[in-house]
Amino acid sequence: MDTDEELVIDAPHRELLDQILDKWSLGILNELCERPCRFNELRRAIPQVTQKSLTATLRRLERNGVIERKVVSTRPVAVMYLITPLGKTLRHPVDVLLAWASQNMPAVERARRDFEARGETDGL
Amino acid sequence: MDTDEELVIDAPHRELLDQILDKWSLGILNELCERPCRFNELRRAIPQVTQKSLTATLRRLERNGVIERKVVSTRPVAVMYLITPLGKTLRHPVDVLLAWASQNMPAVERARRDFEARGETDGL
DNA sequence: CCGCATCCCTGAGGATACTG
DNA sequence: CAGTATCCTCAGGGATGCGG
Repeated sequence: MDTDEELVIDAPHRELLDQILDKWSLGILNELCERPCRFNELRRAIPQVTQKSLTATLRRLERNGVIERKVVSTRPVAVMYLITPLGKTLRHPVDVLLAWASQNMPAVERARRDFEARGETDGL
Repeated sequence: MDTDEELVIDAPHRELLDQILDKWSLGILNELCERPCRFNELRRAIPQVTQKSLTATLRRLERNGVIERKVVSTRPVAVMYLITPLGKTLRHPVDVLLAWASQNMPAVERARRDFEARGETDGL
């Protein structure tokens, strides 16, 4: 469909970040950093996620090599998800990001209130 | 038990990161870190973005206080977008993230190939 | 217990046309 | 020049049911 496209900033990087920083990934990664988890353990740990989204996110993370999926062929099949060494290296960047968010949340909220309040003075 | 801080990912943080790390924000932020830009300058700098998405992203970034919108009431109205001090503090976290992406892209691509290759043999 | 398949709905985002 | 308004598409993700 698309031929050679002009890359804006870092198209591959953008794509990778999209896959890793999406809605549920951070929570899952965070959970798996603590301990390996089974599918339903993750569901319990992150109650808001649906089965479908959880499966999709886990697959995506596995595909990108940040988590590993281990099938244990016991009686009712058990599946373990664990963080990989590559996945562990994500902790620092994510931590820095979350630290920024924590630290600047007040400023952001102030900006948001300012923005709403200013809504009228902005003529155009 | 170790004493290191647990990453907390609550809804407000997630939402904030979603608003700031979305499809076009990084590119725009990057551009505005270099120099203040006008609307069409940004369009030219990031050719893939449509007016609608650009407008929406700029509004979102402005609302969150990371950029500022300055209207100059000259003859044909001019609008300047500039990074705020708060916006500048985003550079480091984003930089760390991009550095991670750069550094680990090869590993990720390897993992992806592994994943695809494993998909056939596994027959799942 | 794990997770794939299906239907359905919402909303982000692209294309296009039109104003101040 | 800097948007707003309208239409349309399509992927994300909730709900439910089935299969290994």
